[in-house]
Amino acid sequence: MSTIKEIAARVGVSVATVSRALNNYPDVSAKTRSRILKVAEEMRYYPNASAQNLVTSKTFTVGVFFSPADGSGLRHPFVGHVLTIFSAEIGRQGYDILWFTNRKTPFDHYGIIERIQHRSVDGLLLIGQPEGAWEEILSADVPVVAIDFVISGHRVGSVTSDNRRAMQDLVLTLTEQGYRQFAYLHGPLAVPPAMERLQGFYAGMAACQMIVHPEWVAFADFTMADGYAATKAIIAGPNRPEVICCASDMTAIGALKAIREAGLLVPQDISVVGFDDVEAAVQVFPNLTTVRQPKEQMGRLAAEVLYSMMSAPSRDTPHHYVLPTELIVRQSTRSQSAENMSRVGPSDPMADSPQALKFDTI
Amino acid sequence: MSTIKEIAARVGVSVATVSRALNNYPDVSAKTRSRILKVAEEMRYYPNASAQNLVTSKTFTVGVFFSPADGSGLRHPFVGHVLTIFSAEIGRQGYDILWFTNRKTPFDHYGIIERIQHRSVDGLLLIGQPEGAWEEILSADVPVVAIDFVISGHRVGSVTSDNRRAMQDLVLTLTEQGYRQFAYLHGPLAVPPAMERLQGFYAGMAACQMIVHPEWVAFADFTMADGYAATKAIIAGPNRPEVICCASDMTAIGALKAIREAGLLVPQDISVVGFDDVEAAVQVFPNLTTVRQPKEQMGRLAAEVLYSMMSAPSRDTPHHYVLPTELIVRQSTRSQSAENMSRVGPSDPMADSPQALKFDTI
DNA sequence: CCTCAGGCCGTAAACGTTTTCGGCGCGCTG
DNA sequence: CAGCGCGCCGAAAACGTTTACGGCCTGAGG
Repeated sequence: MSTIKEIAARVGVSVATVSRALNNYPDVSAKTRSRILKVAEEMRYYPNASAQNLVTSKTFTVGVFFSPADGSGLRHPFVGHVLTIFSAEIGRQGYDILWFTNRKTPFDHYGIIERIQHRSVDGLLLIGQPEGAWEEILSADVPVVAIDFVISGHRVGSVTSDNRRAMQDLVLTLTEQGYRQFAYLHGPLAVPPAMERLQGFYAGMAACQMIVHPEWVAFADFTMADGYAATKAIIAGPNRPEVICCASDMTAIGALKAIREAGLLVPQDISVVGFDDVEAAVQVFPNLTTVRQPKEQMGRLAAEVLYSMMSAPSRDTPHHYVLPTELIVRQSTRSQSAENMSRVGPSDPMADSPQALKFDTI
Repeated sequence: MSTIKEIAARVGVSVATVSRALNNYPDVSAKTRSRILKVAEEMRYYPNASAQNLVTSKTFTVGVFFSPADGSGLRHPFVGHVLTIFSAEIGRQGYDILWFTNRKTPFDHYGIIERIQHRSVDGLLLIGQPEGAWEEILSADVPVVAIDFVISGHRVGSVTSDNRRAMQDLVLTLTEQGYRQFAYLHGPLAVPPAMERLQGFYAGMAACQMIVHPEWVAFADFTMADGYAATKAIIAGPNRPEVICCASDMTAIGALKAIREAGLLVPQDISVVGFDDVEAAVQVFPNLTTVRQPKEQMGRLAAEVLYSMMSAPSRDTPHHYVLPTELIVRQSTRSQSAENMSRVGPSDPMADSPQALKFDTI
């Protein structure tokens, strides 16, 4: 409410001096500085961010978009978790976060880059976005950090899990444990991690020289309801997979329900493994075997690389982190021993299925 | 990047005319307007929000704070859900959302109202905040809407569930069904809905002339882990409640796990009821009986009242909605029939417990 | 032909800062 | 005593808009 001008008038100095005092410039005497600070304090002065931005072209604001989709947006626990970490980390550098609401209505004539420029954010966070067309964002010429997928360009960093590798290793491990019949529930393929995990799945299957049954790889949004529906369809078929791998813990939790309702047991009849290791993974029954993403680390690193780009605007050394994951085996998967795997033999009941996919066909 | 001045120079008019054309003012001829619009288009012009804000003192931004606590912040599904709705609704009015990061560090010397004024948001959304001291926010003199708790003041609206009533009705209903031994897991009492629900619980117990066993009312943050720990402690005791009422579905899901691990069955041995009706309620086993909050409606209404306050700044008729809830009975609670309630008799094993609470002692 | 209304547009102030440039006055050195 | 440096501060421009005010010009009515 009160301005720098009012302070100046009251102290009897010029606005320039007030500004200098407030910003800890050296060339103002100790006594006038203290007088100014006292008056500013008692007038409850706070600078106007818009005015500051206008002249310094710095907003101390980083923008973020969310997908409106339930499975990929704010409502997914993974997103909420790393976002919380990111917020705390970037907050301690003095930044706030501008959440660009999605405009579905023809209210505004602005596109996405226009809105970025309009608000003149100092940086941009990309997370959980299936919207595609993110390349156009690079034309906005603002530092960008992407979580969970990598885009390259000028002043663009990223931090992701090694999704492909994680999934590939998972099927190797599972194969070693005797699993042969795999189902896979992938997420929306427009979102990069979903695609990478699917590719990892195919790669793993190929490496083990195993056959992918196309009717067992199905789409399920990163959502419990979708996971439920998809596995319900799968286990209604003539044959059943031994394990259902899911691209998200949410999907896996839905799968658990479908299996349970069918009167089957996890992991005795069907195993389930998820992805992310969300908080709920240890709460459901049976506890989810899952591949853990380092969520805290991802949030922290993202804040770090974005901050470094924002504070050193000209330097062009973006960082790209791809972090290792960790397989957390819990109860939804059978243990190492193979004695109760007797049903699985070398004779694959669907081995000659003509639709069988190899990895390179994808 | 390009400014109004450049457009003016290129078209050969003054900046005032450009501004008028861009803002659809009537007093500019059709031909100059179309010329201006065309040039603006091809120069990829977008106005600078800071400059606009400086002169109009309107930012088209609503601020929101989140609790850093896991149970009450962004990571709670309830918060994420209504926030998503709110965002979409307020977004269609042209607003974006400024997420004030919490500064735990001594980085900035600004308090909370200072930061609000600094950013000069047009409105404020309060949700899931246990931070107390929200009264001071009213001194910021900005329209405020609170979700899930009611604060009163000038230009302050609110939308909440009828928490007290909901919980009271719940124990009445449960009592009618034969339940006698109640446990209650309240949330952090600093957050209003937790307190209201607790009061409703006591009121219901009092109305039914039932005894509250103090060792069965325990604190649990709105989190699964806390619900697990709290019920684990409760069922380890010498006696066991028949039903555990939880102030949140998260807590209830944790309770489910603790009961399961103790080798007990839900609802045969112990019933569980939650609050919120989050997405996971129908995914866990057994499906949660819970009292549903009208999340979509809450998000929509909050956006509505905030928008009306922001667009009619002077009018002083804040709206306070308190919405009815709905009891959704599913599997975690026994059905109407009382034949299997034989264990519950008029003789209360703890009836003479000296620590027994009445409602008015709280 | 004169006047007046009204459509269209330009000038300039204003919003609240930051920052450059320069100036005053003091003390020190030669 | 002259000159110089330096600490401290003010004047003013600049950032990109909006908007009040006033002026010109055209056309219509008397």
